[in-house]
Amino acid sequence: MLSPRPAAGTLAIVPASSTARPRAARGRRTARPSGDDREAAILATAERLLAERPLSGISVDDLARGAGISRPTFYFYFSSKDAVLLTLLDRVVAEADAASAAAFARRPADARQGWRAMIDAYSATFRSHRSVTLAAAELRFSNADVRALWARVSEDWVAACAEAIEAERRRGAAPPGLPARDLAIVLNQLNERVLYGTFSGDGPAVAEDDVVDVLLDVWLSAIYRPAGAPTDR
Amino acid sequence: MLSPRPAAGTLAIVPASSTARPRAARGRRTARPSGDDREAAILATAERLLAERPLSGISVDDLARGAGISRPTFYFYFSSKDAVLLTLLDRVVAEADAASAAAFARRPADARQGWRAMIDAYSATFRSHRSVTLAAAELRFSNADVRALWARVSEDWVAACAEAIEAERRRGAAPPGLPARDLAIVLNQLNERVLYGTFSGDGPAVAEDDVVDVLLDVWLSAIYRPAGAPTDR
DNA sequence: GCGCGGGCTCAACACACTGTTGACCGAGCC
DNA sequence: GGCTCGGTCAACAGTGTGTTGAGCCCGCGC
Repeated sequence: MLSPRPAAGTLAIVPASSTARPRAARGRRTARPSGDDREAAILATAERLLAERPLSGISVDDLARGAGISRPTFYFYFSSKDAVLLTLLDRVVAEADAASAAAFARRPADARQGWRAMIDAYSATFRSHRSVTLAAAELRFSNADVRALWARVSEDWVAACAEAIEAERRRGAAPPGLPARDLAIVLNQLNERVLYGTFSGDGPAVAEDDVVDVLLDVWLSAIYRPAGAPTDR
Repeated sequence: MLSPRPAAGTLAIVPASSTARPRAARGRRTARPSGDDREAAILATAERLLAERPLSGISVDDLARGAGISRPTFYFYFSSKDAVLLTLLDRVVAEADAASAAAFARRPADARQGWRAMIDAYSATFRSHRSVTLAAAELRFSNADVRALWARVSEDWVAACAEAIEAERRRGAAPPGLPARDLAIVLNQLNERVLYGTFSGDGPAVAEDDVVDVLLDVWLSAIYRPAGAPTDR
């Protein structure tokens, strides 16, 4: 589900993504294990360090030393510090993608339960990779690859939500209202910001135990709000 | 209601804010005008450059040259690049604060018009200082002062909104539901993220002309949603 | 068993940027 | 006239990034 290199499935981005990897087609499979091990060691080091300080406080040297190699050697495996995070993020995103799709797919009798399952899956995944999530949120501003990856998955989620909203409207369960896509966009952005706030804990934030309930409440009222309530357009 | 700094003027934070300015009490008022002029020149240069590239792409040297001074001289006026942005942000925030407070204060007959005016004021202010807004969003992650400033104003806005929601509930216009504070938090975060998306334009985003309508719709349905709609708690 | 090629490694370098030091200039004040 | 003090900058020290070039080591063909 989330092994990173099948070059297919949810995450075909990685190869194309990072700004010109040095070793385009490396083909490293020469019985010497150290190559993959070191790559994995770098990734593991990154995740470990990220848990204790923000990405900006971690240098390439830290990553290299943590993985037991020198700085130039690091550059053999990754084109930059950012590329490491991109790989990590890619895995998390693929996991969230799979989890929320699964929750979405097995729509229960009550469609509203489906929304809950989806929000829950999404939230649980990012919570369980909190450090990567927070670092990615930070890096989004300065790194075009991260931005692009995030834009792509957001687009997928928005499209799926818009679709689901329209289905609910067609079957008469939800009233007409805002364009489904606009609604889907803002609800997704809502989740993004609220979960970020809860996980990072700075500024006013919703408690971790309540966050799914609160989000769900807003989603449901935005989607199913009876036509009686004025839109004020 | 939500003016944050009774301590004179709109922007009394600046002195206290930045991490230990070198010139604690400068008292520069010696008939030589250049001092203030230069400070203003730095600020103006920053805003100009920010319009064309992100903060991370601007060096202290760029700022100094733009203001016609050398790099060390820059440090006489500001303790760092970040401090410049903090000053800029502080002004924008004070403006947003004043505008939304004003909109809130002159509550019209229809309370819902009050919400619209508030969202509109908030949105218009940040739109008219787009570059500062976007830079601040970026810097929030790496700079504790910016984070603190933002947390403070968010707290004010959240408190004011929670207050208003409770007032609506008391007078029977809005049904009971989520804790007012939680609702206020997520609605504020919603605005923050959605406006950011619209102004920055990356990822799926709501069109600039529609954004206030869309936000308002979500706010109103979350606040006024008739009790009939299930909360699912 | 030997050399040869390529995956892999690192010391050393070139560069960009940050923040600081110390000397200096000129204007007003006594 | 000397003295202080706001203001200014050349030069330095430090920390980070990404690159280069020489070289190691291991498997493989001969």
